[in-house]
Amino acid sequence: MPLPPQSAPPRTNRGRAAGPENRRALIAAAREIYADDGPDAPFSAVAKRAGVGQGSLYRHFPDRTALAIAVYEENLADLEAYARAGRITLDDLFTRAITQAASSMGFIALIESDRHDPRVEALGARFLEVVERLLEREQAAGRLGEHVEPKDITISTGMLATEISRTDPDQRDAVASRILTILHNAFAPGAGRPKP
Amino acid sequence: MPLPPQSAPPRTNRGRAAGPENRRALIAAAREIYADDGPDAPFSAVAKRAGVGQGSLYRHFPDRTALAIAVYEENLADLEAYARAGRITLDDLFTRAITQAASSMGFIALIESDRHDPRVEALGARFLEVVERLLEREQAAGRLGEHVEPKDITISTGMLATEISRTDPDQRDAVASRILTILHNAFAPGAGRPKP
Amino acid sequence: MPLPPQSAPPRTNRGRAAGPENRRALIAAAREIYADDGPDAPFSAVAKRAGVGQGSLYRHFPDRTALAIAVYEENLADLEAYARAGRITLDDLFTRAITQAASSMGFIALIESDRHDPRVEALGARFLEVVERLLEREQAAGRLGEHVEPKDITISTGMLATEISRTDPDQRDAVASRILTILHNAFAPGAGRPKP
Amino acid sequence: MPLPPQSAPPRTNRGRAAGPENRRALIAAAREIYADDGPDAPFSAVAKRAGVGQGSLYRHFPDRTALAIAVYEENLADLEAYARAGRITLDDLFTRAITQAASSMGFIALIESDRHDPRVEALGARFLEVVERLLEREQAAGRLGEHVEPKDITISTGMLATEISRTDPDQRDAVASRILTILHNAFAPGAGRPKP
DNA sequence: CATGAATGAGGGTTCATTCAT
DNA sequence: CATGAATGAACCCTCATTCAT
Repeated sequence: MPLPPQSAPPRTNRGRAAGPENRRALIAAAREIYADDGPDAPFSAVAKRAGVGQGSLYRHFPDRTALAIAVYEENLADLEAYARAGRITLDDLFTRAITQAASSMGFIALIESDRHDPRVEALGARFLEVVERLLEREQAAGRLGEHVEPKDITISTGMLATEISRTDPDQRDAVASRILTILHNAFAPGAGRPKP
Repeated sequence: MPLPPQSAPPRTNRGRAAGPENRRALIAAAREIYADDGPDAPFSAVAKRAGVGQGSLYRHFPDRTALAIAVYEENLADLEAYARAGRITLDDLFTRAITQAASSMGFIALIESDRHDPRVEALGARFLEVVERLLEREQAAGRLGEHVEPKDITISTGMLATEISRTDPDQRDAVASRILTILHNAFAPGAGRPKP
Repeated sequence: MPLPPQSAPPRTNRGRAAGPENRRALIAAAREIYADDGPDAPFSAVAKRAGVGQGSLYRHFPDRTALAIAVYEENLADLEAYARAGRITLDDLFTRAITQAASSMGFIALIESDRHDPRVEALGARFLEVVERLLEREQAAGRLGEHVEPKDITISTGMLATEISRTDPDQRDAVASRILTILHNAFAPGAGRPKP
Repeated sequence: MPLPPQSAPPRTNRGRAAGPENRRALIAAAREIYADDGPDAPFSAVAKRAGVGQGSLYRHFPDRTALAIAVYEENLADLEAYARAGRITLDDLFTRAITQAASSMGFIALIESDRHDPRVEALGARFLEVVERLLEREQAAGRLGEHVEPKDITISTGMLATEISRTDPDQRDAVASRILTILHNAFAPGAGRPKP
């Protein structure tokens, strides 16, 4: 058993209490990293940005998907709270997709590559739930066409977020408004056509 | 274990004439690789699949973008020829986006990250040209709403291709048909609404 | 994803009395770990298997060698007790080496890399003591050749344990029996030859 | 596609001709490394010792087993040549195991952990072949007992090499001579006993 | 002009060890 | 005295890029 080399004393150990703090810092760092560098940024960059050791990153999030899920879960919880609190509209949903595109909806891409992960499926189901309720209410009120189905909304939201997150920041507003118009037109009452 | 070859002569060096042949082989290999393994596949895998040395890959395509451009250029030339040959419809365009999503439209994503590259801009301009003519003709014939602008089409095409290329193969048809319906409804004559 | 526990209280702190209990649990865990995963298993796995904190592992056993020594010490104490209790034969010794090969004699390898550690030397001396008495008695009874020396036995025991611990479980019996035959033949009365 | 950082120009590229040379250097380095640091030395240490890039190490030997096999293969080829050239005795075999224990027979351990690898099995078969011929000849000449089987020899050789490679260099001669005596006695004509 | 081996930096992951609670 | 999270160095491996032949 060769003695392990012990070069430098470890840096500060903030102790056990740093756990939850680190977890939050990692999620926040992930938002920044993925917004700045995209979903292919090095996983270790998240630890560096959070000011946390590599090991702690892996303790909290054993793989990329776990971290992506944690970030998206926060977005989703926020969305659910908002939906419970009042009348959420399709525009609310899309607006969130746009503003959060930069920071976290880009994670959709990551998540979609792990589509069969049960944790991912659970998040998908929760999002679908929100969409279904929204759709029922808006259709009942005549603000959305009867031809619209939940899957239309979830796919559109994903496409919207993806397109925005890949668009130059100084063109995001213009592109967002264009896509919103397209979707409004497609989902408006009376816009339904027989599928091809 | 058989003795390792001490100094096998270099494989066939097909000489100067192999240049264009290699170029074509590399582009074809790129289509396969990106269809099979996605846009993050190792660049060097293209050379291997093409049966060509690494050096030749770099000689022909100094970076990933150069190769992506070459692939997309072929798609575009084909589209232009088709457009010149007859009445190209919006559905023709979308159908191509769908069928080529797997092999090459995923390159859109790659290309969009190099949006300011002049070669990329030139391709974008050529694509826009095709779309503008298509739009004029179809609007004149009353098959597309007057509210539709070329940028709507180019963005939609990109979103469609992206979404399809990231969708599970066995759900591609269903998703494609759903997106097509959305876009039809959005672009149909009379679907126009004031922008938000 | 359920909300992560923000600050779960530390698990039961069983207080001062848990010291000896933890020590025993760690030694038992070490046997299991090394039997299941081999001597290169992570040191920290022992703590986990014992259901004990990392800190306690290091408090009781500051390094791998300390733990290996503790495990082997138990084996040895058991052997000494057995030897005191009655007529221990060479086959008893070998049988123990075989059955304990899996769980602890593999530690011989670990210990041998720290051969100059005084604790290791002390264990070696105790083992040698047992062997010497055994040898005297068996030679006096004519069951072992006069040419056999204690070192022959200690080396053979180590080789036997090592070979068994590295053999596929389903071939251990066959290999063990073969090695036992070799050693019997070598140590039998009358088997002595001049050394080369 | 973020541009890859290009910090420093790569060191000398000795070109394609360095291939076979590197392969030999790696095998030689492996002998040294495993003799000095044991079979658990970092794989990358071999590349460093050989003065070769990590990538070249992996090109030539995709995993540890491949390298171990290459080293052992050289030993084995040498042994086969020696056996073909004249009368190889059991002592020749054991002497080789002892002198090569330090540099490469320790690989037996590594190889035995991959026992089901077909490349490993092929080497085992070749070694067995040498042993079988040796045994036939020596038994016919009355220099080895009829009770000895090839498996006895292969196991003994492995145990001998392992024990020597783990013994302190300044005690190797003594231990080797002791083990040789044991094996001589066990394999001598007339040493056979019924198995237990 | 093609070839394909060499190179080494970079990212992923593990794990020995420390230390606040 | 126990706990278990934090830490970061080390190792593994891949792959973009270069360059002698």
